[in-house]
Formats: sequence, structure tokens, C-alpha cells
Amino acid sequence: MIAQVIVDVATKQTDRIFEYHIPAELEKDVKIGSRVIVPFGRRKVQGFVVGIEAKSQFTGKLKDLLVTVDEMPPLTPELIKLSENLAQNIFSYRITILQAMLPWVMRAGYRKLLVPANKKAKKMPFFQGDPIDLAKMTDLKQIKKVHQLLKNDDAKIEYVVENRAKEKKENQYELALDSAEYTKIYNTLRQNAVKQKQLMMDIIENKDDYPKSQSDLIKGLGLSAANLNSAVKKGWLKRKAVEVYRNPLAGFEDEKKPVPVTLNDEQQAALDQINSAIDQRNAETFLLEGITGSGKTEVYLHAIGQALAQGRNALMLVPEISLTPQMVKQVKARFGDKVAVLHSALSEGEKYDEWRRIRRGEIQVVVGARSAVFVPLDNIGLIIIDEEHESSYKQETNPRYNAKNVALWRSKYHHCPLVLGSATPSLGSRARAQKDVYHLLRLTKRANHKKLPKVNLIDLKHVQFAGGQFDLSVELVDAIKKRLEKKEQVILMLNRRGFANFMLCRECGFVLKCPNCDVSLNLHKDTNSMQCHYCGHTEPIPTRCPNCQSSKIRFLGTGTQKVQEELEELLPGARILRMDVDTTRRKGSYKRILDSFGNHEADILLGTQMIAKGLDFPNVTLVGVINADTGLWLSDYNASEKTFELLTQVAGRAGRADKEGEVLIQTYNPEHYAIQLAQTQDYERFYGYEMHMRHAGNYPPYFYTVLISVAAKKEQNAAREAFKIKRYLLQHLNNQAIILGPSPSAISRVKNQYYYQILVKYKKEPNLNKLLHHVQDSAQEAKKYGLSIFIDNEPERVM
DNA sequence: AGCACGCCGACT
DNA sequence: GTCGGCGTGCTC
Repeated sequence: MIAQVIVDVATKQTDRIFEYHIPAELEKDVKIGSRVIVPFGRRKVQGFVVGIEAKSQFTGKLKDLLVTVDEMPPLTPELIKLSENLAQNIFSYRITILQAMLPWVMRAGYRKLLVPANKKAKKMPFFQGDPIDLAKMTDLKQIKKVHQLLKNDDAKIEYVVENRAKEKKENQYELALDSAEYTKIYNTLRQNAVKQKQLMMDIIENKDDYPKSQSDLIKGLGLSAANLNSAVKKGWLKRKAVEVYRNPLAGFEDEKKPVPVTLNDEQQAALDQINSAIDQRNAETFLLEGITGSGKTEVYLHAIGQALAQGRNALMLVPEISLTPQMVKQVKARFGDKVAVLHSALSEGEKYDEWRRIRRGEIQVVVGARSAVFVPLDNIGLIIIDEEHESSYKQETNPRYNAKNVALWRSKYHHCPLVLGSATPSLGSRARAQKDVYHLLRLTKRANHKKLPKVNLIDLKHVQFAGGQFDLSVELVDAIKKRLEKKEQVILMLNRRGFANFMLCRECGFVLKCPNCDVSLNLHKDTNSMQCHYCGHTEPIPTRCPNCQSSKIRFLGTGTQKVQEELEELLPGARILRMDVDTTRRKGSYKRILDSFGNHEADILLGTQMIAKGLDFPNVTLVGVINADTGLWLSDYNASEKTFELLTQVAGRAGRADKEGEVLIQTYNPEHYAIQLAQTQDYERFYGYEMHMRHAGNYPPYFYTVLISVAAKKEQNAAREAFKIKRYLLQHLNNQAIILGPSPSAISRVKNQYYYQILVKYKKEPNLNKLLHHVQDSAQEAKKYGLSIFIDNEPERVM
């Protein structure tokens, strides 16, 4: 038989099938989806089997496939098919897509070793008994020596493909003797052999509990590893290494059992429709538009229950940011150990273990962020995408897939419904619901009949500021004080981290910029440094202007760190927790901050937009937005949409239980429609208004978009190539298509690369895919001149 | 991507 | 002559 293999070489020329003969002894192991090692030229590489045929098309001589890596093919036939489909629609190599479907640790590592070829060479001091890793060799003399050895046939090169995926093993101890023997041994033990006696006693009393794990014995009986070693040596116990799963949900087991929730009539009506699609195996897409607090999550959980009752599995995607311990807890409490959770806070090993539990069919419910859309879950009966408007469902690096589209594909494949849920659906989804492509389900009432919080705008142009800075209005500070007096809690959002945005010299006007990027450096007080938020460059805080040596330098612009300081000054005694990328970098810190706030160990939670979603704290009665304008004037066509979404989401954090909530939004643009409509929380009106704007500007959802970016070390080169691409497209596209640019990106330089981009807007362009693939092919050539070209189908960010 | 092959200038 | 620099083309 012949295996069709996609090899792990991500280039245009190798982005196709290579065929290999399957040796007879491997025939039963090699399946579609298998991970295999194949000879490729002189090397060995990893690859994935995407097809098995009886005959080959290849006219040359086929090589033999070497081995399969895993016992069970990591990819299912469904995922292989999906990868083929995706490769045609996003501009990525098939191998890149296949790799993205698997946990990171399953990427192969490659090593090139120099091994001695004969006895004489083996004894050479050069080898010191071990093969030499040629990739690590830098010394010129040594390299010469290597050439000489190779020439004389004293050494040869061996190519090794490494599997970095490791199972975690744990020692288990089982009884090696007849149970009666242990009593005898016990009686022969010396009086002072306390630990050994303890172990014997445990064996005699609890012999049915064996085999026991090493950690049980050490923790449970207070033994040491040495005690166990000697027991093994004496032949009392047998040790073996057993594979165990790393447990990312440690700490979640003791959750109280869920309270059964009865749905209100709206929720029930929505659920009925979803359930009937599950039962009838309809690949229907629902848009569940529910105001914040309307209980979408309850609908999801009931629907998942329905899918499970039908003997099918469920996949639920949430934005990374709302994969909070709170959310995980809820799902865990409802569905117990049938649940797997996948998100970025897991270690690589934990991700691999969760993934394997899914692949082996031990899991019925998967909750995860974007990449979880590729999990090898079989028999899917329901797919849910929560907060479907979130831009994080689109991957912004290769492969640039959109999890929503992938979910749609999988829903068709499994004949199961797809539920898109949001309080503020993306315009694209809402428009599709308008046209009955999606089925619209609306939840207009808050569960438990809570009133929507009252939202007030504070016009920063006409306001008195508290303290010496221009960040916090008296009105906002007073409102916080009042809430704190009542022992209630406050959430404050400022969508900018760090202390200050930039350093400005008042003498010469100099602004301290990143040496690698076209942005100003931010002051971070906690690390005492100036940081670039794009490339991570840091340098010391200047005391004098680096340009004119003047000491009259100011640090302007406000970040969360500065607001924290101001609050501490204005509200002495208030306990403030700050939550942003800087305070949540360490593993588990996210959960720690939220747990602590939930236990009312702090009064104010101050954070960036990561606090806007999904949090549910009943004691929070005031939400403050310190500056609503941060995203408003970005050149993105969807800046208004993003601002409206964010404000609506964060407003929803107030008054979730029986206390009435209040929201205060500080802004310099109180007359802007996105902010006005966020005040009334009127999504439908915003939708109507924004659709007009998009129509007038020829933007999505009225037009499709493709973004082509060109990057180069030299600005002229990037620009020149971009214009070349534009000319090419102009020649071949309908005159209906609109081509914007090329223009420098909003941040024209990042990590010492200049970026130029072209945006193509079109309604119908059957040739475009072909044209863009051609552009991508020429990118290979452009690469020689240090140019890179990125093509993004339906980008989320156009700047 | 790697790796070999082949062509050309430089040098023990 | 031979070593090594880089351009070109191939990998089942």
C-alpha cells in the first residue's frame, strides 16, 4: 500500500503530497491521520498521512515509510479533511494547519548527529564516547575536523527525529508476596525500624488498596522514597511506572454540587429550538443574542446536557479571557470529569494530557479557547461559541484561521447545531441572522428580573478632577467612596497598562521611542523600567532628556499602575487589586486575584479589558470606565463596534445579584454614537446605525475583505513590493473591487520591520483566490530580498 | 527548510 | 590542484 504524506517542511515547493510505500509490517499501523517518520532527501522528517491508496501516481521509485510515531493516529479523518478545506481558504501551508491542530509538544524536534563509524573512531577523544550534535557546533577548527572525519569514513551523519511529547509517569507499588508473608516479615523487624513497621502494618491492614502510588505512600504514611526503595530491594513490593494524566483542574474538585436552575420562558424557548436541532441532527446556526445577565450560560449548559443525553458530545469555545476559574467551575460542577479544559494557562504537558483524554474518547465536553476548535472530539452533537463577537477567535498569525468558520464546517460535518452567543453580536453574524442564514434567538430579560444597571456618562471636558492628575473625576471618586462605605465592591477599567504612556521632554519636545518599533516606550513602576509593548524592549527610566540633557522631563498618559497610585492616595485604606498582563503573567495568578476579590479581600478591582468579560461578582455594584475613548479613534473600520462592545460588556459586570448596579463612563466624546448607545445598552439600535456606516463606507459585512501586508527591513523595499502587488491585482480584478493602499501600517515599524498594507474590498471575485495564491508564490521569491508577505482573509484588525 | 551540486575565484 | 563561497534545484 501507498501512504500519501504531508511532510513537515513548511514551504511552497513542498506544500503537496509525497507518496511512500508502506512496508508490510507497518500496514496495520499506518492509518489516515497517523504521524509518521519518512526519509526526505538525505534527511528524515515527520509527516502526516492524509491518504492511503493501492497505487501510486509517482513515476520514480518510492521510498519506504520508516515508522509510525503514535499508537493511535493523532488526527481523525475529519481533521484531515478539514485541513484540506482550510488550506484552500486561508493562505497557509497544509502542514502548518495540521500542526496547529495538535498540542505544541507533538511538533517534532530535529537533530543532526555525528557518530563514529568504526572502532578506531569510537575511541577518539573527539567523541568522548557520545555522538556530537552538529547544530551546536560553532568552533571553526572543530568543523574542519568533522569534515575530515566524514571524508575518511571515520564518522557518519545521522538524522534523528525527536518526539517531544512525553507521558507523565508515576511509580506504583504492588504487593510482591503472599499476604500472609507480610505478617511474618512484620514480626522479624527490629523494634526501632519504625517506618518499615508502619509500611508492613499498612500492607496488612489495607492490602486491597494496593497497588498504591508513590505519592499516596509518601504523603499518606509519611514514608520517604528511601523507605520504598529498600522495600523494593528486599522484595516486599514491586515497583512499576504507570502513565498518569497531569491534572490541570487540581483545586476544582471540591466544588459544591450545582443548584438546578429553572429557565425563564425566553431561555426555555431558545433552548427548545436548539434542542430540537440537536435531536434532529440539523446543522443549523443559531445566533443567541442576549443582554448581559440574561442567562446565556444556563442555556448553553442545558443544551450541552441535551447533547449528552442523546449520546453525543459537546464542544464549547470561549474567549481566552473569559476562561476564568468562575466559568470552568460552573461547567465542571455540572458535568464533572467528563469535561476537558484547554487554555493557555495550562502547561504544555497538561495540554497534551487533556488532548489525549479527548482523543481516547474519555471526554464528552470540551471547553476551550480558539485552538480548541480543532480537538479530536468525535460524535459532536453541539458546538457553542460564547462571546462570538470577540476578535480573539481569529488567529492573527499563521495559520490565520477563524475559529467561527472552522466551527461552522465541523457543525456541517457532524450534522449538529452551532450556537453563537453574545450580548453584542458581531455585525457580520447579526446581518446573517437578518437574512435568515442564521437563526436568531433573543433573550431580552435579565434572569431573576434584575434591572439593567443605570449608566451615566461623565464628560471629561467639563469636569472637576480629583487629586492632582487628570484621570479621575470628583464624581467618580465620590461614587466609589459611597460604595465602599456600604461595604460593596467596585470594578474599574482602564484599557492601558503600565504607569505612563510616554516620556516627553518639555524643553525640546523629545519623546522616548523604542529603538525597534515606531511607538513610544511606556513607564512601568513595578519593574522600574521603560518598556515597549510590542517587542518587549526595556531600558532604564531616564532622569534627563536623552536628547538635550534637560531635567524637565514629564511622564504623560495614564496606565493602570498610575491609577492605582492615585486611588491609594484619594481613598486611603481602600484595598485595590490590579489585574493586567503584568500581574497575571505567572501561572495561577489569574485565579488568585479573582478568588481574592470574590472573597472580598479587596474593595476595588482595577484592570484592563481582561476584566470586562464573564466576571460575576454579586457584591459589585459600581463599574467605572476611566477612559472610554482609548479605542475609539483607531483607524480600524470596526473601532466603533469594538468600543460599543467593550463598554456594554464591562457595564454588565455591575449589579448581577440583588443589589442595584451603577455604571459611570468617563469620556471626552460623550456625543459619539458608540458611547451614547452604550449608555442605553441598546444593541439593536447600534446595529442599525453601524450598518449604515458600513454601507456608506463599503465595509464588511457589505464587502468581503482581504489584507495583504508586506514587511521589510528597509521601508522603500516594503513600499515598492506593495505597489507591485497592487498593480498586479488592479490588472486582474473586476473594477467593482476596491483596493485601498498601499499605506504604512498604523504602527509603521515593529521589531525593526517596516509594514505596508493593501486592503482589498470586494463583493464577488471568483478569481481572487487564485490571484492571491500567485502573490503568495511570488512571496517565496521576494523572501530572498528580505521581504515577507502576509495574506489575511477577512482580517479582524486592519490598521 | 535543508541539502547537494556545480560553478567560480583564492590559496596551501 | 583543492577549498569554500553562493546560486539553483530537488525532496515521494
